Amino acid sequence: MAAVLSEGLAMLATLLRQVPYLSEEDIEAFLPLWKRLVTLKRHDFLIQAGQVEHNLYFVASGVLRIYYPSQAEEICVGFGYANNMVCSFPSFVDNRPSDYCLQALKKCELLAISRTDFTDFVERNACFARFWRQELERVLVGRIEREIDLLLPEPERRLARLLARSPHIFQRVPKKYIASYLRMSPETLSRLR
Amino acid sequence: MAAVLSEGLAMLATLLRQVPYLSEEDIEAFLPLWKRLVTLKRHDFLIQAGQVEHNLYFVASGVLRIYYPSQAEEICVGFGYANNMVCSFPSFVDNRPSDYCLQALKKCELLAISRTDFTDFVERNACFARFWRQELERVLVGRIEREIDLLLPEPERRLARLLARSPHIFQRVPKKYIASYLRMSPETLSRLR
DNA sequence: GCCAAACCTTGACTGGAATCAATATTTAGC
DNA sequence: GCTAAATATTGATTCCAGTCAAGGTTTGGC
Repeated sequence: MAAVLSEGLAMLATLLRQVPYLSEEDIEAFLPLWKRLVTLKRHDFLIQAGQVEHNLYFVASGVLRIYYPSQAEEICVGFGYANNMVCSFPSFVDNRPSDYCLQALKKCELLAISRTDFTDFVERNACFARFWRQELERVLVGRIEREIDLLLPEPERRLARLLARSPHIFQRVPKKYIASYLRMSPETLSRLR
Repeated sequence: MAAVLSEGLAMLATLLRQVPYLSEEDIEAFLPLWKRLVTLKRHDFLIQAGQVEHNLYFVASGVLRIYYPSQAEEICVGFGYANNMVCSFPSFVDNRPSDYCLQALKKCELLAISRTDFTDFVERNACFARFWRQELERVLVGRIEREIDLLLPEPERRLARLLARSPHIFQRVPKKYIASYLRMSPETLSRLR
């Protein structure tokens, strides 16, 4: 167990060391804040709608889906992969109940840092503030591109854009979730291939 | 002309003074960086697809639409109102040609700050770095909520969510652009009312 | 490795939004 | 305020993607 935690921390450290303006001291100060290891079995929930998201997570292994449970349907709005951070972002930022569910699609191992530990650190460390700002910019740009995908009227073009941008998804995630993510039925996605 | 510029700066200052942790000195240092006044007539472009976005804009008056010119269609992805900042964000952040057009829907007056002036200032001023980070978080949360709007299969529910969140749009923007923003035809929007 | 469950594919049918078209209304600009 | 242009509405029709249903395939878990 402790081995998994330190393995995850090593992955996170490797990622942070690629950011040129983050010093080794900063990174060493940051890593211990990731105190908790979360292990999920397939179909376990990291968070359910209605709960407040108190943590940011780093995915050490596994895949998750993020979905919006609307009436009967479940609308898939994204996925979480190894080496990425995930959380129910609006809930995490505004400290309010989540509209979203995060569910493991296979066995997952995640590191957790609490909101307070994270925001305190970012407020105090200018380099990490810059890092987080650039992460937010990167994610925001991604969301804006994604919006085009969703606005295209033809299922075919929506699929083509996803294939161009994230072909790896199709190897890792059941097609029915991808179909939902592309706002089409699984049957339509199947017929397009 | 100079009067309009200082009027715009006064609007911007009023907005910034509402952020508790921004000192008057910081604000006074920031404002002079908004050097340029841009005036647009109806249907003029602030930026066209293919151009690089070198500025961030503050809308002093008027309304703009942001759209993606895809093949024949024009897909509306957002609007810019008075007292808000706008730009072709992916282009501004990554210094690459814009995929989007920003067009005035009526006479607009905007203040402009260059990317370099803006980013230099934010890198040097920790309080403004915090402000910008929180702006990014706020905008990102908005985009995530918007994504649900787009994923809902029923035009009726998409419209209902927009009416709940931004009823003011319907007073300021031609319906045909709102229809595009809601990914439905103008006829469908008309029939829903 | 085996079994059961989950997932995917294919076909037939249906419904709802897009399109086309014509008229009415609003708005911009002189 | 007037005129032309832009926008909005309403109706008739079409067509594309959703639904339903059945069979086939893959995958997870013991």
